[in-house]
Amino acid sequence: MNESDQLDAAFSALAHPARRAILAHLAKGTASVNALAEPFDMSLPAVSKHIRVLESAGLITREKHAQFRLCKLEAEPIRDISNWTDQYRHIWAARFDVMDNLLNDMKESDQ
Amino acid sequence: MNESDQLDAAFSALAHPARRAILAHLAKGTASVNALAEPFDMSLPAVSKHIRVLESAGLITREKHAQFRLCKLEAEPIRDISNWTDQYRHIWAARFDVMDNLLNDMKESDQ
DNA sequence: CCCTTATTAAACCACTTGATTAATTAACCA
DNA sequence: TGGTTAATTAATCAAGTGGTTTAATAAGGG
Repeated sequence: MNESDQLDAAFSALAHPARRAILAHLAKGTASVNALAEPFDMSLPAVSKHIRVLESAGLITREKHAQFRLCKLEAEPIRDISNWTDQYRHIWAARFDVMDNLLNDMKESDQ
Repeated sequence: MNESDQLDAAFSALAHPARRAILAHLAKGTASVNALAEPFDMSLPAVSKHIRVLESAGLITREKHAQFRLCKLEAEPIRDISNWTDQYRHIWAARFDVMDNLLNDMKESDQ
C-alpha cells in the first residue's frame, strides 16, 4: 500500500460520523467493542464492521485481552492527514490576510 | 447540512487520489474542466463527476466564463479538517516526546 | 446559421458500503 | 462441562460509487 492508498483509506475511514465518534471515544483511552458500541443505535455487527474499517486504515490497533478485544487509537494516519492539509494552509491563510487588510482599511477610514 | 455532514462530505471527497490531484492542480490557479481532465487516463464525464463531488463538498466553486466553467479551489473545508485533526495532535505529539526522551537518553549516555 | 469546442446528462454496469438478522467462535466462570 | 458474555462470520439487501459510452446542451467563431 503506497502513500496515496494510505491517505485514501484514512480519509475514507474518517468520512463516517460513527467512526469519528469511535475515535473520539478512544482518545480517552482503550475500550472494548461492546463499550464502543454502547452509545450507538446500531447493531453490534455494524459497529464491528466500522472498527474493522478503522483498523484497516491503521487508525486503531487491537489486542486480545481475555474475552475482550481492546481497541487502541493510533494517531499516525491523522497526522498524515494533518500534514496533507498543510500544503493548502497558505490558501486559507491568504483569506485571513484579505480580512486583515479589509479591517485595516476600515480603521484607516475611521481616522 | 450540519457540521458533521460537512466533515463527512469533505473527508469522502478527499478519499480519492484523482480528486486530491484536481485540488493540487487548482492550488496553482483556476482551471477549466478540460484542463483538469488532461492529466487523467479517464473519460471527461468521469472527471466531470469528480469535480461535481468536490463542488458538493464545498472544496471548489465554479464560474461560467464564456464556454468554459472555471474551477476555483476553496480551502475552508480543508481548514475544517485540519482543525478536526488538532484534537488528536497531543496523541501523536506524545509519540514525539517518547522519541525526544529516547534521543536525550542516547545523548546522555554518550557523555 | 452552421461548426466546433466545452461540458453535462442519461443510461448502464460492476463493485463497494452500510445496515440487518441469525449463526458461529472464543473464552471466562461456576 | 454447561452457561454466559464478547465478538465475528455469513447471508442478504438497498443504496452509493466510479467508471463507461452515447447523446444533449451551450456558447463562441467563422
